[in-house]
Amino acid sequence: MDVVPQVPYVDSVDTRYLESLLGYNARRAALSIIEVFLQRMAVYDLRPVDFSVMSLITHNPGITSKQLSNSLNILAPNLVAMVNGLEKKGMISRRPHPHDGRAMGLHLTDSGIEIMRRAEKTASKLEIESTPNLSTSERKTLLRLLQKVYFKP
Amino acid sequence: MDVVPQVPYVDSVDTRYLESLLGYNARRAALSIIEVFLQRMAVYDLRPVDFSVMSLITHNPGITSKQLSNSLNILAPNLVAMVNGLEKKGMISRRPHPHDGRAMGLHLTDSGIEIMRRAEKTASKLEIESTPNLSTSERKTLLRLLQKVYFKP
DNA sequence: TATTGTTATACTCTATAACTATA
DNA sequence: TATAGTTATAGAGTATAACAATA
Repeated sequence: MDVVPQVPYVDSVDTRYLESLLGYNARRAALSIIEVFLQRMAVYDLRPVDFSVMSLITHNPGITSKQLSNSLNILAPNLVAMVNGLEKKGMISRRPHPHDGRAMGLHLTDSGIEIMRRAEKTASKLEIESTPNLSTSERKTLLRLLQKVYFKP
Repeated sequence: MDVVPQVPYVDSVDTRYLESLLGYNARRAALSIIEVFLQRMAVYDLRPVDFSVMSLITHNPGITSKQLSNSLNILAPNLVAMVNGLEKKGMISRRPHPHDGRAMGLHLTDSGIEIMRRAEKTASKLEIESTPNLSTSERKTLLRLLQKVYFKP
């Protein structure tokens, strides 16, 4: 007969239940990719959130803080210091919005354009480096399924 | 000929580039699932991290803080308040580790067992509720691919 | 009256250094 | 000498309320 010890202890941790949960795995996977992102983007002095903001300005010249706030799920007050920082580093400039006197349009400077040209190249290479265990087809499937999770109808 | 405005502005934001990046999508998907998790687990007064800790204690009676720290990637100092809180709420108890005088083994109380029985049932139902756009087979594929991303060899 | 951008502020999360007691 | 648990503390990240200027 098996003997149950009076006070049990653990030799090797059983994580199988947590590993059956999507939320747990999604968070672990996201952190794992972001870890590589942080390392590779450090040369540009860009955190993931800075890269997201800069990338949206790159592909949407004249975008406003309000539009960034909506697109990236970042609260407006938390964007202020971020945008100020990017402006102070000479990567973006603010110009009055042509049709709305309350808003400011955000634009890349020449320096910002050059940095983002290289940073987006790094980000694309990073796709493979951060998921070396995935095949090209698995990577494509994963992207599609992740979008199905958070895209709201 | 097309006319480029002197100061461009944005009507609808183009997010296609960001949506081509795994890290961006993984983070958005994780946050989307965790949002549902927060709502459903509020009745048990458990945050995601509390649930993870409680679940590991459930399936590993006598687990130590050090083992929790390693398994969940939580730094030891940040576990102290967490474990104290769970003990104060009467969900877990600490007992001396049978083979290591420095360590304390963590165990569920009767109340903790009952709460986790219900909480894990809620967590399992939540799999489907938080990803209504996925089929059963897609959910299974997503889980497998997420694990392939963060499982280190 | 509603919205954009802003200030001030608070709360949570994460990280580091240093101590104690045991191994 | 190294490790488990702890304290204190600092820095990010995220959240709310309230205001000025403009719509």
